[in-house]
Amino acid sequence: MLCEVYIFDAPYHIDRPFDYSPIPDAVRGAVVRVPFGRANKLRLGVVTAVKEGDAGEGIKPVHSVLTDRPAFTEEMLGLCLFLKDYTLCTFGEAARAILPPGALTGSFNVKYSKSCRLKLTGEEAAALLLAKGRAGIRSEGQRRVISYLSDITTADYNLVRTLPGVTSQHIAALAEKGIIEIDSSEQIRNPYAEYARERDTSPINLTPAQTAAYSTVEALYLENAPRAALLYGVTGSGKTKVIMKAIDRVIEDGKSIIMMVPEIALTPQTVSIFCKRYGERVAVIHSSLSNGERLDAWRRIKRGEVDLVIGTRSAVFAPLDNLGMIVIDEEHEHTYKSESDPKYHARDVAAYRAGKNNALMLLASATPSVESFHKAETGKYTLVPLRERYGGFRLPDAVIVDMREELRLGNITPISERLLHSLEEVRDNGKQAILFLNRRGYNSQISCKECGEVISCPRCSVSLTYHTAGRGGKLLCHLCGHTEPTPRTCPSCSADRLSFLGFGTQKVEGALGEYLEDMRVMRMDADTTGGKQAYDRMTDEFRSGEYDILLGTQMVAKGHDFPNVTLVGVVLADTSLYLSDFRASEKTFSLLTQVIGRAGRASDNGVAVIQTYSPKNEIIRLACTQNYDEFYRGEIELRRTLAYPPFCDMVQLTLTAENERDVLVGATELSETVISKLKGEYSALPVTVFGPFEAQVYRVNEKYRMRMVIKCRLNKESRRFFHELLCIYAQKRNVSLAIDLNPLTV
DNA sequence: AGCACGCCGACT
DNA sequence: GTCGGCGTGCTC
Repeated sequence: MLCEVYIFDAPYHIDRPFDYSPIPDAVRGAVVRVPFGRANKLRLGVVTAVKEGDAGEGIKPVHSVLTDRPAFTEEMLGLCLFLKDYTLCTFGEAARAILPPGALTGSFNVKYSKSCRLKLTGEEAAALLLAKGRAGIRSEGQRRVISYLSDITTADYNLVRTLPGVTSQHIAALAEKGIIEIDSSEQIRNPYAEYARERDTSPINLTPAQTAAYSTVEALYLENAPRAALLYGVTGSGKTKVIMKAIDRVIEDGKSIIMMVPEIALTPQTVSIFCKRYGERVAVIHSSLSNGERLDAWRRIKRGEVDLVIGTRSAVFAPLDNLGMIVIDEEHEHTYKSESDPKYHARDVAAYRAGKNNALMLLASATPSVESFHKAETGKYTLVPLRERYGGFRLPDAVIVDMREELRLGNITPISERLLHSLEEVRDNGKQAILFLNRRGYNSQISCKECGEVISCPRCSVSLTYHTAGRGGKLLCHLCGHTEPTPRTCPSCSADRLSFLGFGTQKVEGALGEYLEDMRVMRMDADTTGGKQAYDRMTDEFRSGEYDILLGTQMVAKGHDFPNVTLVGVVLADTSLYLSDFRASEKTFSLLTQVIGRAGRASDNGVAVIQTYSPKNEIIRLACTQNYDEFYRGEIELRRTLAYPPFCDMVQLTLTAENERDVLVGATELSETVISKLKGEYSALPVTVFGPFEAQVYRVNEKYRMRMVIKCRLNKESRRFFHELLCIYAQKRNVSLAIDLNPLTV
């Protein structure tokens, strides 16, 4: 018999199963150590098959089976191989994506989340004094543990163990003497447990339209076969209620659910509603969990203590048994595509898992991605439309303001007369306003009027943004975070003629303070929200009326109910309109639609003021009336004519090097390789090749990047072509090649 | 990726 | 005469 073993840290070109002679327990899915390479260095891997065969020449035996960590289940193995195949990553990269961090390489035993506790009984207090008073009785390491714990009483085992000069022996010795107690019961940290105490299981009352949508979803679910539905629910149609009803139904059936949201921090209300409804059988997974918390959540799921997993992209891998449904809320959001290897789209992984589990994949959005809507149109997904707004919800009246005209009239501020007037109305009526501008900082560019020099980042090829933080302000790179003081004169020609161009949220904040000094403005962007707590606090403060205007970037557009908001202002609608990306229109439309929808609430007449330099732009006009159907019609025809997704696949090749000459030479070589392969072995592949050209941002973090883009149809054959390219480049020294299949920005 | 083997310059 | 430069090639 022979074991096939995948090594976890294998480079791309050798990532294949290797044969080893088995030892007991080396079964399919077992995590093993195997000798590898000339030096027989022990490496971690997983057994993917046990097969007939003799241990011939050169076959080494498996060294050991790691029994302290869970073996890979059939579904996990399948997912790894699926990811490897479909994103062209290594087995190890796939395994790392589907497991919680540290699970493969870190310690994966119970000690991981053990907690150390110091008991403060009289006896031990005396022992403590002894420890402090008489050196030599205990080792230095033990004294460190005691002094650390004496302040805080209890601490995580791993935290204590990683103190300088402290080993697990020190901790064990103290425990043996009874000075500390090691609480060996696993501490399950569930940061959302508080919600479980305020249970809200009130029945869900659906309108007739919602009932109809729900019935379609339920019927699909009951087919108990791989199914996909697109719940296309316009703003205010109550699609969350339909989703909840569906979740109730699946749970009632004894099955489990994954519900994905774009970003937990931006949807605290959604999360709290679900936690209150389903109590302790919910696990929440998101990016700001600590590794320990993540592992705890993963274990709870694995032990079958969870029916509903709510989380961001990686939640699609949650190890639920008996999966009945996977929901992807706001399915058009770009956060569902991973930017690092494996570069998977959660939608595709969800479709794979739904297929394996005979489950329903339910996509939901008010502005579906063109790809998904096209699949619904052509019958691959079942379209579940929810077009009726309920509860008196009405769309705001939208006004488009021509900013060119404002300039002509001499208004050089970022706030038009019309918007100023609307803000004053809001103030006089005691209401609230949201202002949206997709650009942070104060000025986006500083250039010299004398020599034309634009101040740019020393590490990246983008201009620095002026921020007002600190005295005199500073210049910040939005790509790598580099900062430098603001120069008084041009660093190139020393002329005293620097001009500050383009405005961001900080500048608008300043302008508001000048013209509407009696209105309280809360600015919310990446610079003012340091983490989830700050974000929650700020939205709470705004909702409770402590501020009149919420001014911010994308994050003010998402998932919040602010009942007192009657005005939404888009300070500049053009920022994403003229990107070279073929998805620019789609992005602009969905963002504007979302923002404008924020002013559409029940009782009051909402107003949306859209400022733009392109008042005739079709996309902006359609967003004002929330006319997705017409937007889609136009966009899909454009994509068809120009042969863009969903009518083809796009593949982006990125060549990176520290040395500029290497990247340029490398790009020429890459192009030659691509072309010769396409003329030779792969001449039957229909493709269009673009490039090589410099990446949009040529230099990032002191590395140079060249790109090629290939339009093709992804299938077995074309994947094999890209696989071969990666194998060639995995062996090169000065350059590295990354391949992104269907990237979200091209 | 590692880690070997393998052929050419400045050191005891 | 050797120590060591990193170029190429392999990993069950």
